[in-house]
Amino acid sequence: MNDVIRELSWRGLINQTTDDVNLPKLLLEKSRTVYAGFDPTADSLHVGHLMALMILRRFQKAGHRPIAVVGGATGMIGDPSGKSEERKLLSEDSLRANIAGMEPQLRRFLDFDCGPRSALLVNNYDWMGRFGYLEFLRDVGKHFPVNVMLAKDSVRARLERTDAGLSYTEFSYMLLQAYDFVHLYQQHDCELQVGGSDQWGNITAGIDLARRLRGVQLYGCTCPLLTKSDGTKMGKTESGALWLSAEKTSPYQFYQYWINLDDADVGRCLRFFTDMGQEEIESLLGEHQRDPGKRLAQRRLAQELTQLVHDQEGLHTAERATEIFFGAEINHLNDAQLASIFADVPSKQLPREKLATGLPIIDAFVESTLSKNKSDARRVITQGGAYVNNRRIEGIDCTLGLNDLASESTIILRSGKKNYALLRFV
RNA sequence: GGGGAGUUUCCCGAGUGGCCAAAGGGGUCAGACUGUAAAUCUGAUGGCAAUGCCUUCGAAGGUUCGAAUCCUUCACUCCCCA
Repeated sequence: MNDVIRELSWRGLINQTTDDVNLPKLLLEKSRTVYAGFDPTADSLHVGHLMALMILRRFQKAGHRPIAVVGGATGMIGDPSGKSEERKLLSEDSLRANIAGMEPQLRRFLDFDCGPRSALLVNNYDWMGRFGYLEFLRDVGKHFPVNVMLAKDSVRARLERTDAGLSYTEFSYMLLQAYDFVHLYQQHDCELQVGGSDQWGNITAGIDLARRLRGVQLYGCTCPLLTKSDGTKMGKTESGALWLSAEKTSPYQFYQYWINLDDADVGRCLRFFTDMGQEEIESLLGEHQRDPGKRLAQRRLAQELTQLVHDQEGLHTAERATEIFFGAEINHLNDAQLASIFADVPSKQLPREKLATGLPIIDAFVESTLSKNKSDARRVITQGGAYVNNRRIEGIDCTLGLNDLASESTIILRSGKKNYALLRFV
């Protein structure tokens, strides 16, 4: 049994535990069961879920059994913790679709087939869905003193606001999550719940309920919230969240997010999100310090995480794309390779004759929508910001022909440093 | 209801008869620098068959060789007095 608490703590993954003395002992004694909840608010997990996922993963590696709970029931209610206003309710259909999207992603982080420590994936709708209202009030609600509930941070914060209310529905949320813990204890002997620091109130509610209902002592452990050194939320891009699904955030974009991470955040992220050991991380950071321009730490972080989330193949695609986006001329590629590398890039189909008869470079830029009109295209080209297959264009009179194709049917246009577009000739 | 101020290009804002496709700033785009950051510097920024032509200064008419600029009407915005 590895000392998982010690590992989590040097990695900075522990914000607080409900019992700093007994919890580590318990976890060293024998294999225990631990759970974390995931709200199905979208059809994919995002970077915000990574912390909890990695914690479960480390528990499993240390010899414990992780349970991932998707909140099919709780998701219907909406957790008020950390939310400044009442949440919109999700329909049952979209919840189902969301859960279906999250499942395969969870499987990437946890091992579901390794004997007694195999991870479990459960949906709390399976036990909450059938619960009758009266039954719930009598069996569960009875054990919640309202004054205690009112004292919870998540509730108080909302009540103090004058511009946002808190509905009875959301107020009841913590009862559901508390009951989850009790249920998992009964069914799976689960004794520990982990979550973000904003989950403290919900976790302790579950522990209290278990004591009252079953007379047992359960445990909780929270991790810090994931923020960047500049105070902004980690995993937020201009275009929204950084998703774990390749459809919502391409492996390239995912990889690039980590490559571009601030020096100040990279050490923490290496500890949080990679399986690298303490010494290895220290020496990598030392090396990074000597030549920060090389971005050694960011590069390693991006590699580790992209591989974990998108597999070896996704990492390859991302790295190849990076090479091309920041590198040399493009040629000798085939359509399939280009399609995966330039998955995020707008493309346009044109008849092949256009190219065969010679396509003026200005028209090509307008067609690709890189330039909104011919004057714009002319401007970019004369200023030296226009590239075909990453080769700079000299002169506005240039004409594209069949031998400018980078692959069977595609020409890659670029305006400036990072605006790409594809023209496909079919 | 009476009086006053205003409406300019992506945004703010200058422009009171020709030198106005319209100052300046912001934004945006491009270039240089750089660590794929920030900052900085430089250039560009209505359209086109481009040393020219066409369209644009709230809308429509008018005066004039010539109008963002002067006149008339209309629309909208703001301020003051009732």
